[in-house]
Amino acid sequence: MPSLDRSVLERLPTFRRMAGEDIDMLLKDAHPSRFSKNSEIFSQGEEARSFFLLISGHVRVVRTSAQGDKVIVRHINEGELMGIAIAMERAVYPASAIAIVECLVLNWPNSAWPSLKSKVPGFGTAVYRTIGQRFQETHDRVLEMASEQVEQRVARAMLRLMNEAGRQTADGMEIDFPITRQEIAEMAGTTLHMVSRLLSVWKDQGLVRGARQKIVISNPHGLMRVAERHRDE
Amino acid sequence: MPSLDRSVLERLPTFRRMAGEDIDMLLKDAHPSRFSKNSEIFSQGEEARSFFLLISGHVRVVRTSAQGDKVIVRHINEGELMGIAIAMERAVYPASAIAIVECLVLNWPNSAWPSLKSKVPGFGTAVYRTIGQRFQETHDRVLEMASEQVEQRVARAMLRLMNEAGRQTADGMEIDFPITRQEIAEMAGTTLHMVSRLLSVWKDQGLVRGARQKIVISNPHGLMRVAERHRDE
DNA sequence: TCCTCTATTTGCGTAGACGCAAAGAAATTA
DNA sequence: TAATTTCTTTGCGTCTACGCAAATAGAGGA
Repeated sequence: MPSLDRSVLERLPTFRRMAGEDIDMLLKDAHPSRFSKNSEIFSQGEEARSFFLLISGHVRVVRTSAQGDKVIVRHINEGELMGIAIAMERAVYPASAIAIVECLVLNWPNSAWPSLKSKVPGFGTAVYRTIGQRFQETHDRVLEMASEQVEQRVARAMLRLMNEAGRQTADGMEIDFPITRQEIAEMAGTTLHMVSRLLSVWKDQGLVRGARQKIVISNPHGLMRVAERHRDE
Repeated sequence: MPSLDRSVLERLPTFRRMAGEDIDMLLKDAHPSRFSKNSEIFSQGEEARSFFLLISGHVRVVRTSAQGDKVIVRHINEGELMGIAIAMERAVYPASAIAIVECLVLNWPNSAWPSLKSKVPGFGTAVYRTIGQRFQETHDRVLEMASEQVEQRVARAMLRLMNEAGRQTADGMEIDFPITRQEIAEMAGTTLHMVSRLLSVWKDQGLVRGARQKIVISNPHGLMRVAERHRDE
């Protein structure tokens, strides 16, 4: 029995074009669960048994190397899929997902995937489209890491945060969840020191405002200019 | 009319487990084409009309940024798929593919994808498995670029080349296609100078042998130790 | 065989990014 | 309220990696 209403999915862009019966079919196999702040939704290396849709909250996806180095692969926002290893025939989760704030998640057992894919064709398409977008973003990031300076990378990381989780306030675009300098560093592939220094400079230039675990981008356009500044300009 | 025999596909790991009729069905929609050395098989940003299987030769997949910086995304080897944008609902190719040597390629129009996917189920699975593997590799690379030094990254790039296109010779494992220092730099995200310097050091240590557009890894295990050496060891 | 073009090596100076360290500030707990 | 923890800022010294430049060496064409 679905304990969630159609309307929960109908609001989301991924499902907007789907027929009501199809959404019901999806919900039949899904069950909702709640994750408290800082709890782990799935874990890197763990056998993949489910895939997920984030209904509300924010999730951080983190990949850790054998040497213990970490990168934040992406943030998952309301309405986005995560843990869709099954769609790519992967047996284990390639990264860990952590609830940044209290999260409500819809959860399908992997066993439901084959039938959902064939019976709700729009769903398979949506999943593969998501994979394609993320794959492209990941390639962009490789290129970025290979060719751009720390300053540009951090600026881009901030702009990515803004686009995904920005909320308009009186002071500018505020990131909707708590995030530390260390975590921004793990998005951009640098150290918290560099992030802190850059934020100080940008604060003096009126581009951003910051506080403990908080970022507000007061001048998005100015920050974009920083991100696009090339080595020899 | 397929102008290629079943046996061409049956040799490849991707198709080994498929029924003969399924392979015939695949071949029915495919047509072979030949690409001369340095010619472009598909181009970044171009509308994706086909997907490909490399029958023989070697292909370099390159992604270029707006500023003109390049990275070599991967190399495609015999029996591997490429240009499978359609499987992820992407309208354009996210990178360019260039024949490193004379190549024989099997080519399907994108219009054949939906029916092949449903009628040859093993094919869809193989495609999605390939995507999953490459996605994981790409994430590994982000992590690598974020946390490792140039020396380690170049060592890893060389080992990747060896695993994918290594050929055992008297002197060691030789990369099967011509590759310049500049190109190795584009794999590792550094400059040709750094690559050249590192190769010189490794040559003195008996790890590699090099020549113009040629790399031989004489001591793979030694090179692995270099790749795994962490910052503070 | 000479010439040209492309690839490679190496030196040198510089700056960008990092490590280490210490101090300051904000939140949490006792 | 004080104590503790976590996060942030900033300074300073160092070294890695890069840019620039010039020399060397193959490969292929005329």
